Amino acid sequence: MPEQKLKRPRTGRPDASPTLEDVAQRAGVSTATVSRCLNDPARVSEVTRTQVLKAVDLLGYAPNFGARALAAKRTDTFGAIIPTMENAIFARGLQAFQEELERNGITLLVSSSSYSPELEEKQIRALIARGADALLLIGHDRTQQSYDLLERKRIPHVIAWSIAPDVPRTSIGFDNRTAMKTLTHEVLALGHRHLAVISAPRAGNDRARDRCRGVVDAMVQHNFDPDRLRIIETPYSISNGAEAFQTLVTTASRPTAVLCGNDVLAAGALTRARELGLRVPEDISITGFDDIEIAQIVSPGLTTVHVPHRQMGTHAAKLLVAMRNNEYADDPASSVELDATIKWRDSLGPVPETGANTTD
Amino acid sequence: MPEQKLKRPRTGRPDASPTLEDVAQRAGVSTATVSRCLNDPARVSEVTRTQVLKAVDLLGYAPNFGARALAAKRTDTFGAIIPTMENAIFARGLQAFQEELERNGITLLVSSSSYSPELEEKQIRALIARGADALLLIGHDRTQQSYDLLERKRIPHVIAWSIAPDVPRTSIGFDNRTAMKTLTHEVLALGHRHLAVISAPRAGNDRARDRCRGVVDAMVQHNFDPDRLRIIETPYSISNGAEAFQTLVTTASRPTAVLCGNDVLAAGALTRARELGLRVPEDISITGFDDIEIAQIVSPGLTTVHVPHRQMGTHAAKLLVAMRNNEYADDPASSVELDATIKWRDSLGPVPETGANTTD
DNA sequence: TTGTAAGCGTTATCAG
DNA sequence: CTGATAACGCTTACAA
Repeated sequence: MPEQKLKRPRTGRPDASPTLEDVAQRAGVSTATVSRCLNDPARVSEVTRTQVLKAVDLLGYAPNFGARALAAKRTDTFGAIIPTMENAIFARGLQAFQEELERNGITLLVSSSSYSPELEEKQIRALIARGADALLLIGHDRTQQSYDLLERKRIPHVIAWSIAPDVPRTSIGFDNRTAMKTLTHEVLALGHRHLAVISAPRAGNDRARDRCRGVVDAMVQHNFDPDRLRIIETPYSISNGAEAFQTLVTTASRPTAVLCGNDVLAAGALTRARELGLRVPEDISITGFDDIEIAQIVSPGLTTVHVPHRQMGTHAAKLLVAMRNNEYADDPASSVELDATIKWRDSLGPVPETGANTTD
Repeated sequence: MPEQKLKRPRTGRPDASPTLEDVAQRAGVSTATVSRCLNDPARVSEVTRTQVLKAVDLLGYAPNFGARALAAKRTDTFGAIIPTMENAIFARGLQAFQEELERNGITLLVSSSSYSPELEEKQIRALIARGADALLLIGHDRTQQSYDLLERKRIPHVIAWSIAPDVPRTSIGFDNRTAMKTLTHEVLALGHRHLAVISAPRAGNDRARDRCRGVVDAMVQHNFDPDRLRIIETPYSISNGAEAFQTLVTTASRPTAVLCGNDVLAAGALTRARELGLRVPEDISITGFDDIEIAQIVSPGLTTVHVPHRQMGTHAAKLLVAMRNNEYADDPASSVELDATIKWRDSLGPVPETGANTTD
C-alpha cells in the first residue's frame, strides 16, 4: 500500500505559525496561488483571491521572513550607517529616510560607526550579511575595502550629507565647504579678524574637512593669512565643545569669533562662555552648523548653517528604492546637490570695539 | 548512462556570493562540517577546521541570512519599539541596549510608535514578521491584541521605562510616580503652593499618567487640594512646551512652579519664560524629567529627575538575551526596579516673595 | 487563471 | 569526528 503523500502532518504543534501550505489547504488551492495572491493579487481571479484572503486572516497567517528572503533573494530591508546616534545631527534626516522607506514597504536597519572608517567597514559587512538590499552611507571618506565590497556584492548605495562632484558616486547632499565659506564671509564682514574654529577630527570625515577648508577659503579671499587660523579638533559633544572653547579664550590672543563645526560643539561653547562670564555676541561671537533643535533653545539662539536634513533623507530613500528596483542602475548622474543656507539668530554679532585682543 | 550528480554547476554566475557548498568543495569536506566549523568549532578536529577556515576566507564566504534564518529558526535580530525618535529621551537607553546586544552578536531593529498603541501594535506585527527573536517595549499601556500576539507567537519581550509591581510581566524600569512625588515634595518644601504641570497626553502613556499622579500624591500628603492643580497635556516637543507654558503664565492665577513631564517640554517652557521676560527661578520655577543632555545646556540648568537610561538599556538586553536562550523562560520575578533620583540644577528655587499670585 | 515542482542556502538528525 | 540527507517555508518558471 503506497504511503499517502501527506506533507507536513503538523501533529503535536498546534500553536506553530501557519504556513503557506496551511492557507492553501484551507482555501483549497495550491501554495503557488496563495503566494501570488499575496505578492501580485492582480494575477489571480477575484473569487479565489477572496477565498484565499479569507483563509489567510482566519489562520492569522504571516509569511516567514527567512523563507521569503531565501526564495526571493531580497529582504526588503535597507541599511543606514551613520557616524553617531548620540546626538541629533542625523536624527531628522534619518527619520525622513525611514518614513520614505516605509511608504515603500521597506524596513530600515540602522547602525553607527563612531566616525571610524574601520568600524564602518565592519558595519557594512554586518548589514550586508543581514541581507540589506541597499545602503545609505554618510560622507565620502571610507576604506577602499568598503567600496570594493559594495561593488563586488552589487549593493546599491548612496552617499549623503556631502557631495563630491568629481567623484563618480551617487550622492545626495550639500556643499559643506561653500556653506562654511559663506558663513565665514559674514563673520569677516562684521569686522572679525581674529577667528578660531572648533572642528570635529578631520581624518576620515570629509564634512569636517570641507568645513574647515571653507573658513580658509574665505580668509584667503579677503587676503587674510589662513595660517593664523587656530583650529582645535575634538569629537562632537557638548562638553568637548565647552573645553575647546575654554582653551581658545584663555589663550593669550583671544579670538573674537569662534566658528564651530557643528551645533553640538557650539552649544558647548556657548554654555562655557556663559560660565566664564563672557557675553555672546557682545564679547565674543559663536557660530554653529546643522541647525538642529538645540540651536534654537540655547541662549542666545545660535547663528548657524541650516542643513536640509529631511530633504536629504527623503531623496536618498527614493534614489535607493529606484536603484534597487532597477537592479543596480547606479548612476552618479542622479546625484543631487541641495542648498545649505545661513540661519541667522543672535550668537553672531559685530566685533567688539575694545581693541584688547586685536593682533592685526 | 547515469547523469552525474553535480549540484549547483554555478555556471555563468562567477560573481555570485559563495555558498556553504562552495566552501565545502574547496576544503574537501561536506557542507555539514563547514556549518559546524562556523557554529560550533569545538566539534570538529583541529586540522579540518583550519582547512575549512582557510577556504572560508579565501572565498570570502559569508552565510546567507535568509537561509540561516529559515533553517535555524532564529534571526539573531531583536526589535525595539520606542514612542519617538524625534528627541533624545530614549536615545541613551537605546544606545546601551544596542551595545549589549552587539556583544551577544545580535542586531537591533528599531521602530517608533508615535505614542500610539494602535501604531505600536502594527510595529509589533511588523517586527515579528521580520523575524525578530525578541522585543523591547516601552511602558505597560498597549492594546490587548498586542499582548495576545506576543503571547501566541511566544516572543520574549521586556518592558522598560516603567514598572508595574502588580502586573505579571517582565519589566525593567523605575517608579515614575514615586520619582515625581519626591520632586514635588521638594517643590512644596520650597514654599510653592500654586503648581501646574505640563504633561504628555496621559492616554496610552502610563509614564505620563504616573508622573501626574506623583504630583497629586505629594499635594495630598501635604493636605493641599489636588483639584487646584492645573494640568496641560501636550505632545512632547520644545514648541509645545513653550506654548503650554505661555498659556499657564498668562492665566489669571499664575503658578509659581511649573513641573514638566519631561525635559523637552521643560526646555520649551524655559525658553518661553526667557522670551516673556520671566526670570527662572526668581520669578517662576520650572522642573523637568529624564535628565537628558538639553537639561544641562539650557540656562538656567534644569532641575530634573535623573533617569538611569543606560542601566535600563543594558539590563533589558541581558534579560532578553537570557529569555531567548532559555526558550521563553519568561519570569516576571526577574523584573528589576532601578532608582530615579533628583538632579539639582538651578531652575527650581524658593517661591517668589511677592504675594501677587498667591491664591491661598 | 491555476497547479506542479524545482530550487534557495542553511541547520540538524542520524548513521557511520 | 564526519557525511548524507531531510527539512525549513516561500517564490517562480514552466505546464496545463
